[in-house]
Amino acid sequence: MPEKTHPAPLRLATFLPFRLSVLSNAVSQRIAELYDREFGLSIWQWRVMAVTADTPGISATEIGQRTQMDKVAVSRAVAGLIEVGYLERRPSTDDARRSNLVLTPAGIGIYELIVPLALAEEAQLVSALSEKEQTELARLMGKLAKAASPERDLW
Amino acid sequence: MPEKTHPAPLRLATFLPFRLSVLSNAVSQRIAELYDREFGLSIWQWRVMAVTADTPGISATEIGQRTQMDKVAVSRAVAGLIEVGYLERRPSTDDARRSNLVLTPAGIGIYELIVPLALAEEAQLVSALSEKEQTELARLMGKLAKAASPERDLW
DNA sequence: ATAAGATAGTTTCATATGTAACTAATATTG
DNA sequence: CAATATTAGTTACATATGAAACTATCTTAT
Repeated sequence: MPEKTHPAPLRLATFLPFRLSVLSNAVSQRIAELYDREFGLSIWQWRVMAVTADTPGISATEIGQRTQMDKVAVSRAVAGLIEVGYLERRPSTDDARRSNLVLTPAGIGIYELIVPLALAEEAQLVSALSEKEQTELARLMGKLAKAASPERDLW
Repeated sequence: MPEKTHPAPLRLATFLPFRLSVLSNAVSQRIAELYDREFGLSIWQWRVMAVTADTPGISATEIGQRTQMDKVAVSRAVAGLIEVGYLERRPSTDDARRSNLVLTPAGIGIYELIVPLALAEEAQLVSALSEKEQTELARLMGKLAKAASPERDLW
């Protein structure tokens, strides 16, 4: 009598895309709540501030590349940040379509307030891992990123 | 003359929450497209099918716990799956509030079609890593998950 | 046995998000 | 130096999502 055929098993709990998604959401939610509660910022706005602090005068398109946000999301985040006075749009002299974006003094102030909190949050998270494990995790994630999206550099 | 003070640096590209988010999105998007394109299913619907296949007769609440979906998302995914005939709702005899959910034969058929594709997708992704690295990654992610969300078990 | 509270699940409503269409400006081609 | 194609960024529209309110049922405590 032939055995009943077993379909390939797939346990969600061991399926990498699922695990990644759940882990990422858990982490994101923690810090999103921090940004929002303390500063009224969305994750997207925070990302825009971070790259603008890093590269003053950056364009919306470049922000999109660095943050993996699409241009509509960038446009909205930028508009919101200008609205609350953390970001300033300066017309570009050599290309009238783009603007050079810079943090205002208020924006810099908030940014410098957030950075240590964000780093502390990250530190607490990774404190569960040894130095060596942290390095290894970063390396493995890099490999995965390349495998998942070979076309464009994720980081 | 005092040095100019340097604010703590925060490069998005090395900030774990950001990296996790980008990686997870890249991975999810690949498979979401597969489910949708080939079978017209959302990720949420797929997750519901996966746990229902694993545990026939499961309730919506249990699905939520296993998939980390909130009850509204579960409700909608279930409704959609019933609509296309992949899922069946059976009234529970002992508790009239809940239903026992089971895949229909059509649902099982689709499920068994998807599983090997999903596993192949995962396999391709992790093929960038050695066996040892895969195990290590799973272990490190487990630690992170616990650190990020100590209250409830993520997996 | 009954009132108060808890639970399962759905619906409603307000907001977030992505796609496509659009405007304005620059670059390219003949 | 037009005509055409590209690019930067915004707006409009349609869909997705989450929080809160709601219905129905079950549990608990008196």
